[in-house]
Amino acid sequence: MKLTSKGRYAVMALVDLARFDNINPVSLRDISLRQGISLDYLEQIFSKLKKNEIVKSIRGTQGGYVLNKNPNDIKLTNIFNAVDEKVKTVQCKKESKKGCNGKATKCVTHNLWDELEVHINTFFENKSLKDLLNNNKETRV
Amino acid sequence: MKLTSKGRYAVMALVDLARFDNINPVSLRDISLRQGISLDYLEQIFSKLKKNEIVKSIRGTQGGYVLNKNPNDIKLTNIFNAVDEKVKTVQCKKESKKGCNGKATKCVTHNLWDELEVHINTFFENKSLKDLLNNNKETRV
DNA sequence: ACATACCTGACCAAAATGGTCAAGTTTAGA
DNA sequence: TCTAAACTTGACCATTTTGGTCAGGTATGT
Repeated sequence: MKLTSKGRYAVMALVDLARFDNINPVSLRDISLRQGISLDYLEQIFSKLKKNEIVKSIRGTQGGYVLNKNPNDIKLTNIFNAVDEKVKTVQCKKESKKGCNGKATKCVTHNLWDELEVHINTFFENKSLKDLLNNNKETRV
Repeated sequence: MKLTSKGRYAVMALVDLARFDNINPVSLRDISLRQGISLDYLEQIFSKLKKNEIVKSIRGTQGGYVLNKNPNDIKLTNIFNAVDEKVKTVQCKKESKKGCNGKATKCVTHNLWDELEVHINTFFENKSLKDLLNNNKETRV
């Protein structure tokens, strides 16, 4: 089990954005330079963030992206969903009447993965972008 | 983020084993048939479980595997470690003095992934094989 | 008009995943 | 002692995912 860099980058970029969008839109180029993430890759990520209404885009010179919501209302869940970073544990069909593995019972570990999914998602639902902003201030090296 | 099937299979196989090893060693062939996991793949997995002293092997006819510990003492952490199913969230070097990305500060989300790792590992440390056995009895379809 | 910045989609190399295959060794039991 | 069951080891491999790059656009402020 691992976290993919798409999810990590999305969060990093949004934290960066949140810290600089008070005055002007923030260009991906700036985020790219500050965070060390490829510009082309960032564009893919922000395309998804935009579709999910987490950010707004402003085209043209001096354009860029701005947050579309209050940092307090942007939960990690939202971000991860937007970039398809899903917590995927249960492979068996949830609604299937036959249970997993085509047998008459649930596979012996079915409930476990269900629980784990809930456990992790709870963590993501309770963390907002704002939490990260505060946290970051405290922990500069 | 997703769980790989190696980790899932390991847990499924051990639950199966724990339910049948009262009398005789359990052959991988039986586990393979009951759980629908490829025999060859199971062998790879059990080789690792054995190295980590979670199971013992008994060779020869009527041989098989048995648990090497009390189900209550086999935590999910142990199983996942054994089969290299790691929770890997932080990509940045933990001890690096320079921080992440070669910059002078930790990357803005460093602490977040650290927290998440702890959160998930706590879940795994608190679940033993025995918990799964009990749980399974209750939830047959 | 032109530079800046978003936008879109095709493409790709490398690694991880989820196995298979082959060729053993060991041991219980007939 | 022979043999079949079962563990053991390691090479191999196809597919998918990951983590991007590249090549074009389009929109818009100045």
